[in-house]
Amino acid sequence: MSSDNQFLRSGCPIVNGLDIFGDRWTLVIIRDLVCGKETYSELADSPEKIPTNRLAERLKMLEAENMLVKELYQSKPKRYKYVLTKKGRDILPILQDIAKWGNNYVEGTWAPQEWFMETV
Amino acid sequence: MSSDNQFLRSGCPIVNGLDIFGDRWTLVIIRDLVCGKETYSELADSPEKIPTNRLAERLKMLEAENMLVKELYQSKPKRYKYVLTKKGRDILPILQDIAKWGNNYVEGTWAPQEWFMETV
DNA sequence: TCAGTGACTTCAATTTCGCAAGTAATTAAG
DNA sequence: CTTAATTACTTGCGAAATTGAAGTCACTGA
Repeated sequence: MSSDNQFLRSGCPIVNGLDIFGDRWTLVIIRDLVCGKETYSELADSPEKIPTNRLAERLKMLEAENMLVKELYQSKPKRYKYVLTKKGRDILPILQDIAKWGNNYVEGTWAPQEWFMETV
Repeated sequence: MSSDNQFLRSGCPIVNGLDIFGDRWTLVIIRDLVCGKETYSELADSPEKIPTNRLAERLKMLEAENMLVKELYQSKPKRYKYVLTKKGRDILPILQDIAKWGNNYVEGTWAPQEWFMETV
């Protein structure tokens, strides 16, 4: 009986969340998808200017984690849009709380659009 | 007039939150402080086994960001405990939401103690 | 005097990251 | 028919960050 652990670091739900989206770019991508962006180039166009290799890599990871699905919206040439699943959309409350914290404690940060913070 | 930006990446409150605590270890440290840990060795003892150089560096950063203060609790030898400020304690809702997401979507994760999830 | 403890620091070996440039498929323009 | 543009990536490389292990320093207690 091997003591192989199904978890990377521990069974803590916080740690396991962070091991999926707790990096420099993943929540930025999800923010943009929640806000209506759909294509690769729309996502690449954020004010934060994510490097394209990082964007491609994170999108693959999010797809592998079933946080989003790729949907063909044009066949010649093949073009896909990225659509959040419920698992991905359920990140929204986390984004809202981070945005609230950021607005409270980091001076000069933008106020998100009203609909984004709704029900918080 | 230089166009020097006060922000690392953008004025987005989410991005600016992440630029403080959106790394592999910071929220794990805050989790443990919220849960009652106070000293360096208590923090180093987590199941995730944070490398000690990382722990020291993140504690210095959190102090510089006024997320916590170092309090002397013994003078020979000098020993400090780490205490969250309001700015640091206000991370709790974010931790609660991540924990909820983790429990919902990562199979086998621990259920946090009841008090931790209170009022969520 | 000497092992032990708490709180770090230092260092070498990866790993990850960001930037720039390149590629592939296809459409549009001349 | 040839060339330029567009979208969506991929490749390569140096720089920066992370890890794990070991070392340091100030005491304390036996």
